[in-house]
Amino acid sequence: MSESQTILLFKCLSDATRLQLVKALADGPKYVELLSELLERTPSTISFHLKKLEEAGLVSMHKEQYYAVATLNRQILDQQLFSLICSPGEQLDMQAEREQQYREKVLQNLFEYGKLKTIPVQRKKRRIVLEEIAKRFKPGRNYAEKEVNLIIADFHDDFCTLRRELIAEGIMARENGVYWLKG
Amino acid sequence: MSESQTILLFKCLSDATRLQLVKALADGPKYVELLSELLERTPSTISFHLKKLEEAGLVSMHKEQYYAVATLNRQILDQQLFSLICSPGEQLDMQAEREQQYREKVLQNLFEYGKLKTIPVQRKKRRIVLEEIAKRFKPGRNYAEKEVNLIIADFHDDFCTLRRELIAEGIMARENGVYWLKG
DNA sequence: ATAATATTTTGATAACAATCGAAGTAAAAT
DNA sequence: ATTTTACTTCGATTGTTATCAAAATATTAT
Repeated sequence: MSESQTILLFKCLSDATRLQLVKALADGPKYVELLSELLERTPSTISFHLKKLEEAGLVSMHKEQYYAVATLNRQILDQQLFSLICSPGEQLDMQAEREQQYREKVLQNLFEYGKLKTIPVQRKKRRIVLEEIAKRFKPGRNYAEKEVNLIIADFHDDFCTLRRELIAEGIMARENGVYWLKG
Repeated sequence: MSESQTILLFKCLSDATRLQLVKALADGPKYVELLSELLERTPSTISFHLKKLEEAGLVSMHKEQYYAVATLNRQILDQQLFSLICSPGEQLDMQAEREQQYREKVLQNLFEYGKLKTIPVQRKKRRIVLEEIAKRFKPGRNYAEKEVNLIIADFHDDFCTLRRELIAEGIMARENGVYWLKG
């Protein structure tokens, strides 16, 4: 179901009068004037709302003698709500993609000519930066502190802060002055 | 669930931005600024919508460092939509009561001093009138046409039309000039 | 303590929606 | 053919909502 359709459906159900209409029609098909009496609204108002419900596919109208008879499409209502509950994460790929775009945007803003302009305070951004820096280290290999400093200094003068943060964030680990990539 | 709660829930889901928020949060908790970037809305707008979602019980907020982190309450969403689908006709008594009120209103309008002012053209109203008249006949008893006319004439001069309509509507039956109440 | 950052609140604006009454349309009864 | 009846469309009104920018608050960093 498309997003606009979903919104249409919920819009229909988010109005007191239309909800009353749905309830009244759950009991059986009814024509406009009767609904008008039951809900204490003018026929024009009822007509207005029935049109909306019809657009959302919740009721269908047909003529019978004089009357414009409205019938509730119960199966469609159930089906649509149900599909919403049971919908798998169709959107997750899109989501991941946008997350990736966001990371790249952050990196573009913070790096210039391969140098880190400032160390971001915002944790999420800092994390992204640190993960970027971590790419310079090979998994499984050990590094002396001097090596680590040298690599990090490529990005920013304050290699001490960055080195500390790499540990704090759990991206790297240290023991007896030896560093390695974690994970 | 009360009607106002239902409407609150649907109102929340009937806005594009809030629907996007729900989708984004389905992937995992997120904080305001990140959502702001993902949905391309200002933080204040995001904050505004998150508050509404929280009021409807769809998300819960908590503080984490700077951040106001929003978490989707999936079980509540599912549960509420599900209860709507599976709701039995709790409203049916109310409905029946209002239908009764409507009948009485119609009868009050059409009868005066026990006489029927006019025979309504509107089928539903005519039906109501005919059922009222039918109360004068005892179930199981047979009536000659003259008896029938006499009883009906109490209500209106045009007993022919009314008698014919009683048959046409299936309220009474006739065979060989003998009438009786059906049903 | 001061500055930086994240969030919320407020005020303004513009778009939208519900309602009614009146005018218009269509179908059926007379 | 005319009238009655049911319904729809239109115009106006009123209330609601989404949005942003700016100001106010709160939390963390320096």
